[in-house]
Amino acid sequence: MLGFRVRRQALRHRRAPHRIPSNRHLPTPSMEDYLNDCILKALDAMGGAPDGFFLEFEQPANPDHGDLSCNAAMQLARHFRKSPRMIAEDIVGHLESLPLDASRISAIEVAGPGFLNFRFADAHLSDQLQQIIDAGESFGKTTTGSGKKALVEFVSANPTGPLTVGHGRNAVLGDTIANLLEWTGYDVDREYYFNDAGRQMRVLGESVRGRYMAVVNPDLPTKEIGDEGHKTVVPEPFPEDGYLGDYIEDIARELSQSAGSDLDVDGDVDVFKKAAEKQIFADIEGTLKRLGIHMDSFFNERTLYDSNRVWEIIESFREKDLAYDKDNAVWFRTTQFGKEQDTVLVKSTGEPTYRLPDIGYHADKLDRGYDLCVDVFGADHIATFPDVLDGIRSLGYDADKVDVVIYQFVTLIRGGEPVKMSTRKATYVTLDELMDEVGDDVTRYFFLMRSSNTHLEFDLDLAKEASDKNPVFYLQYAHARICSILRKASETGLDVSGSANLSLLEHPAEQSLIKVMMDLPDAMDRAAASKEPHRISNYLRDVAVAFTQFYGNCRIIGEADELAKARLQLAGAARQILKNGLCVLGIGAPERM
RNA sequence: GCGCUUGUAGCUCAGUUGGAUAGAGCGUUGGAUUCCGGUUCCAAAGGUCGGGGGUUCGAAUCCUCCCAAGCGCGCCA
Repeated sequence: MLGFRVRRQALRHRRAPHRIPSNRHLPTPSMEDYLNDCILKALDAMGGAPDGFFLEFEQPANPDHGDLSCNAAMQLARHFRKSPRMIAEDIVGHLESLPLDASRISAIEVAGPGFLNFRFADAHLSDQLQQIIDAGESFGKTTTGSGKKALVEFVSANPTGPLTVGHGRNAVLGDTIANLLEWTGYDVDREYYFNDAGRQMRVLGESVRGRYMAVVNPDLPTKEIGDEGHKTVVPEPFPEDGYLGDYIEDIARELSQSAGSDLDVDGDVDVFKKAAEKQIFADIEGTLKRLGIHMDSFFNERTLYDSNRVWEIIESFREKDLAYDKDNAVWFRTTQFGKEQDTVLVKSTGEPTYRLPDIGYHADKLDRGYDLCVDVFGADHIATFPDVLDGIRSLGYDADKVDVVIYQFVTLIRGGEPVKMSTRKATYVTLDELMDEVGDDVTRYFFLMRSSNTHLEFDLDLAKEASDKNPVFYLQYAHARICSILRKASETGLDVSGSANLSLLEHPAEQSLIKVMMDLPDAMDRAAASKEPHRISNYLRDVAVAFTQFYGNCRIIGEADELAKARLQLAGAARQILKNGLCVLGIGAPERM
């Protein structure tokens, strides 16, 4: 049954690509592959499994159930017309007569309704630990995305003001997803998409001009705008729906210093718009840099018009009868894709809505040869991005290459109460202010600790607390503590770097620590495949917990030399795991705190 | 009204893509410990997984119908 194995691989590839064993970079075949082969041999001896059947393995949540578990007997109950437990016993019988490699598997049990539970041999654990140590800072990297190019588009805030807390979640999510893709082998680019030509930007220019006029002429009359209960005094020429943030005034003041007081305030607002854009972008880039984020490219929506791309798309839609004229506008037949209404692509003014350039932009990305395009959007885009996907699909592109990550909004909590924020009233909290208050690492971590599609409650009081109630502190502290142990050990004359007899690590706390550490590559693959960075922060907490338990149970300095050296290696490996994980999250791994 | 998302312990949230007795942190209660780095460890209590029905060996997870919350439903982006 040689073809069986091949078919299984193909099936797994199609149905669950993220479950492909990720540790192919390791020299020996993974435990899963090994057991897979063995069980298939056993099943062949029992008469063979049905077509299309493939084995599934999982790590039991309960350690009493062993290290790896297989549910084949239950799935094959109907096929063999026997009870799952009997099938399981048969498989075990055949496995024992193979026999299994005792240096890898120490025990097999049949448990519960018919699970096959495998327990790893100690030698396997020390072998794994050695591999972690050898791989060092590249442990956790996988080859899942090797040879593929990915583009992560995120932030993409139009340059109308400083980044806010909401943008922060977007920025940190996008950057970390990009990191995850890099760790899993992709060649990744980070891109920022913006539009500096629309109405928003015109209002921005007018807002700056209004402030500028007041700066150069202090006697300019003023007026009040805003909602009842939240009036703001602004210069007379200030637009009714203008931007009220203080930064507008700063830009106006700088403009008056650099360009003098004679700028033409009656003509085009372009001068003011340009000045604002330049300064705001500088501000945004500064904020991103502080978060450790570097964009590879900034994509201006305007280039899609310059290249005529958007009009070509309209023509292509017309040919397919997906676009038509009505009321002087061009409509997209979104009802064809299950929407309630058609949507406008080009307004009666001749100006496209954002949807059209968005389709063009995604087509452009795919033209650039990316195998995967990740978009990070706020929840307010939730209903609109399907139109874009339908659009590019209609143009003949593979929309499955586009993966949209939606995140829900962020609420800041201070003293147990939500902090009220409104962009319009300029009462929002900027990302810089948030980082000033709680620190850069904490900011990144808090944005990453929860699944992106649930509301995030950002507890400022907890974030500022430097105790183990604060999960970031707990992780960084574990790392710093290991560094301290390593320093101290080398002071007392222990050989920190040399090799050690790792088979001395027999304590349960040592073994469970090794088992958790072995999971890093798999955790990376899962987090990358699902675009869920919070899996890594949860994983790291498990590592830190396992380390703390080891630390509480096993002494290092003061033990017999050989054991001390082995434990030092283990501690050093745990430090490396924490460091690699924190690196993916973009958070510092301090050696001292 | 329609669409998407969410609903799990007192609170904030995980839950390995359908697995075994549903987990963690905080909070509460009780106990041990004071050591390589600020303490840490152990235990207890706490749950109709929003509710009903269905699918199967097996459901927090998939399907369906209700209930509730958030977001969106513009020739704004």
